[in-house]
Amino acid sequence: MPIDRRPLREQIREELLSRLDRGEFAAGTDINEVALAAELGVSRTPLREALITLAGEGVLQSNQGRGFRFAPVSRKEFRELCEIVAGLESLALGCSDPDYLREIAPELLRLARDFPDRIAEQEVIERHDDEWHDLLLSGCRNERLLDLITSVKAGLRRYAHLLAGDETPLEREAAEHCRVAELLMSGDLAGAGQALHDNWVNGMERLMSRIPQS
Amino acid sequence: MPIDRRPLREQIREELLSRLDRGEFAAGTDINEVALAAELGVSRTPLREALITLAGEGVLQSNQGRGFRFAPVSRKEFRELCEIVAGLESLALGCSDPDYLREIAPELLRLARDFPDRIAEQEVIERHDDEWHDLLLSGCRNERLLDLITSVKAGLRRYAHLLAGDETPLEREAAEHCRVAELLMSGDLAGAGQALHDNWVNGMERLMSRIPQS
DNA sequence: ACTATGAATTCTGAATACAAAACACAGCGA
DNA sequence: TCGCTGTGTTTTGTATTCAGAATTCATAGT
Repeated sequence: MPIDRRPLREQIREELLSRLDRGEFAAGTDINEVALAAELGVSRTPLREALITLAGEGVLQSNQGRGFRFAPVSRKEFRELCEIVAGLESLALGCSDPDYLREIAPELLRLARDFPDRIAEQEVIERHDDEWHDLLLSGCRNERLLDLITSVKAGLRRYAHLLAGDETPLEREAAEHCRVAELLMSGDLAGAGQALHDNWVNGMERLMSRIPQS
Repeated sequence: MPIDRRPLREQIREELLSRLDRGEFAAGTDINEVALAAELGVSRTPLREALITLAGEGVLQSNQGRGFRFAPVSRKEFRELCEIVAGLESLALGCSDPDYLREIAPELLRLARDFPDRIAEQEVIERHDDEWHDLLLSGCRNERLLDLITSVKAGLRRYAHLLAGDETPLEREAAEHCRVAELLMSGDLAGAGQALHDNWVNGMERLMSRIPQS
């Protein structure tokens, strides 16, 4: 295997996002740069570079002289992010090759039907969901748009651990994914885009109550 | 006047973007950090922080061991960026308060009619256009979306100086703005969003030929 | 003449050092 | 008791230094 030749700041960014998924950082708390750098075993310089990147993605906030903090979560922001991703993903669907979409539709349908049950651990469910969306967007020819979606979704990661729990109506999620796949199979791209948008908005509504009032 | 208390990296970022608007940086050229830092009168640290921010916005590219370079321009990327902004701005319109939009519609119409003529210098035209779009989006309640639009538009700044010239059909631009304003005045929000989208796509098509073939 | 190799140079990536701002807290005075 | 002020500490923001990668250029070999 080729050794990792990416800049440290990127590895640090991913490590921080991965810890965020695991809920290791409480929202709203400030970051102590020296402590975190020591914990990660790197110097402050690449750490700060990673923090600046994350701030650009909205994961962190920065205040002059006061350093970085994890941006507080709020229902308002969660709604805003979901609306944005909903818009961007359906936009991406519109930028995709219809033939390719019809080609992958059966696989999308299969993945949607194989949705893990409520017993599965949260991480498995999330991975499966991400996989489905990644495959769905894999035909998008607008590369900048794909990058943008990835970046905006990073902001949603702060909400991931809040959403863990067995009450999530996975059947609804799976059914909506099936519907998107079926519409794609029938060639109704506009309808699929709308269904995808609705999937995001519905999911947001369902999860909204799990987010603490700002 | 209150003195500027923002971090250096932000001031540097804006200075670089402003120079980009003036066409002082050729696309595709790499950046010499020590030279640029000396020219700006700052050290490499905040300069690199600004460069990393700009790379996150797609203005720059970074390659391991090779530093930063201004991302090359291409018709493909220009189209991609315009498609994204078109989608985001019409999305933002949908997140706006319809009453507020109807309220500002007359001002939007006035601004559109006052569009500077072809004699005006490019900078004046651009500022006027930005002002119009800013006012249009000022009613958007999705703050994250507004930030995102600003960020994506930064990527478009690399194209600004390429688009300078007296051949630009300003009448078309002004007419399309008028149409958006009129639809807003009549309360047709969906129609206005569509017209705004078309405005971006049409503008893109018109300007596409001015961008050198990749 | 052309390619390949290797040393010298240049530049980036990362670590460290320094300066200044924010914070905490004790002492003082109204 | 409350608030202000000044000092000491902590932490960030910026500068500088160091190490290593990439590039350049000269030279040797085919």
